[in-house]
Amino acid sequence: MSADLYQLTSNAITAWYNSNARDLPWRHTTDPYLIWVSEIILQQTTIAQGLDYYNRFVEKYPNVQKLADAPLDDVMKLWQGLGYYSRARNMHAAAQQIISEHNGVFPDTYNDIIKLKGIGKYTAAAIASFSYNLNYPVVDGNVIRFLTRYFGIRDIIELATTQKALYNHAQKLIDHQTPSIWNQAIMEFGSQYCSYKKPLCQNCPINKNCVALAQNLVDKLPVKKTKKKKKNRYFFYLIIKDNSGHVLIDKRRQKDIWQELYQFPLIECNTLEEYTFDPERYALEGIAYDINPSRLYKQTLTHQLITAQFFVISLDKPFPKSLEEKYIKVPWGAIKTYSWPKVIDLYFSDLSITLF
DNA sequence: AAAACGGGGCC
DNA sequence: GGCCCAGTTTT
Repeated sequence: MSADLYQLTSNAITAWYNSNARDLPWRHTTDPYLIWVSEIILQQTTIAQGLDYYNRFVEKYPNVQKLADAPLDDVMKLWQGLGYYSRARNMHAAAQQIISEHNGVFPDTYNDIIKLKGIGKYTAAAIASFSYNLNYPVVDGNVIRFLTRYFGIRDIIELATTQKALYNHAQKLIDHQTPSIWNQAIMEFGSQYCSYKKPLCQNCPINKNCVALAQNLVDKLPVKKTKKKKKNRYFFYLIIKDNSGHVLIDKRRQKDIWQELYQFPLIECNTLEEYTFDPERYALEGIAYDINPSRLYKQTLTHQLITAQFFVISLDKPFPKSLEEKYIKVPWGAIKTYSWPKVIDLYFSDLSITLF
């Protein structure tokens, strides 16, 4: 591949971008904080899904200091429903890192930026280029799709050697352009033109140099390694209510899905049939209560298939002391202020339909 | 190098 | 039901 072709290619994409870029809020700023927020939210997330979250986030936390000062619970609540919750935890930690290690000023070099929690190679390059016009190529899903097709790369993209080749191409392309513009242009082009489904090859401004198009490989690239099977998990939630409108909740702290989100006292089983309610375990032996089970709820995660069921257990007296010590006692009316996994929030939606 | 980590949208 | 999406961290 000649240097001329890299230049020709990048010129064509930049020209296309200049008249076809979508108007997105984070394209109106070079504030590294705002760029950072948008990049984290958009990791593994479509713009359609992330846009409202971005607007709410920067409204509530307009700068590093505000985010660093916020209780983590509040940040998690704002993130509720978006998924990959480590992003929120890491952002909160990184904000405090910026306060303590950089006097509250967002770092302005790639090597300092990439040291922040939750920022890897892609996001560091994005912030460094968008905010400071530094010459670091972004290589995200869009760019990988374009590069593998355009240059006809058939190797499995996760391999280190393939990654190196992709970065080499990306670097040669960015070298001919303004990094802050180019990095957005190449991603936008990959997303709008060289899309996963139904790419617009016929109208593509650089289709005569595309290896995949010439060799009829467009729908075969990029090549990814095969994925693992989903694991089944069965969650049985106990919604234990006392005689004064309180309920017991719990925070997920273990290394598992939904860390830092709330839940009800949980019994996890390996099968649906395995579940039994043991009153002794909850010190409810000899206490009057009734149990009201919900329907089954299902939620699909990338590597897991969750089946959940809720049991409302109404007591005719206060909670036993041992339960109050083990869990968090909150008024039922306050549950919406906590952050919940999707499947529990869905259950709340059904309750509202039933009750109101 | 592989596995884990969410949720929504598309076909 | 499988794959994708402005990836990073942990194992």
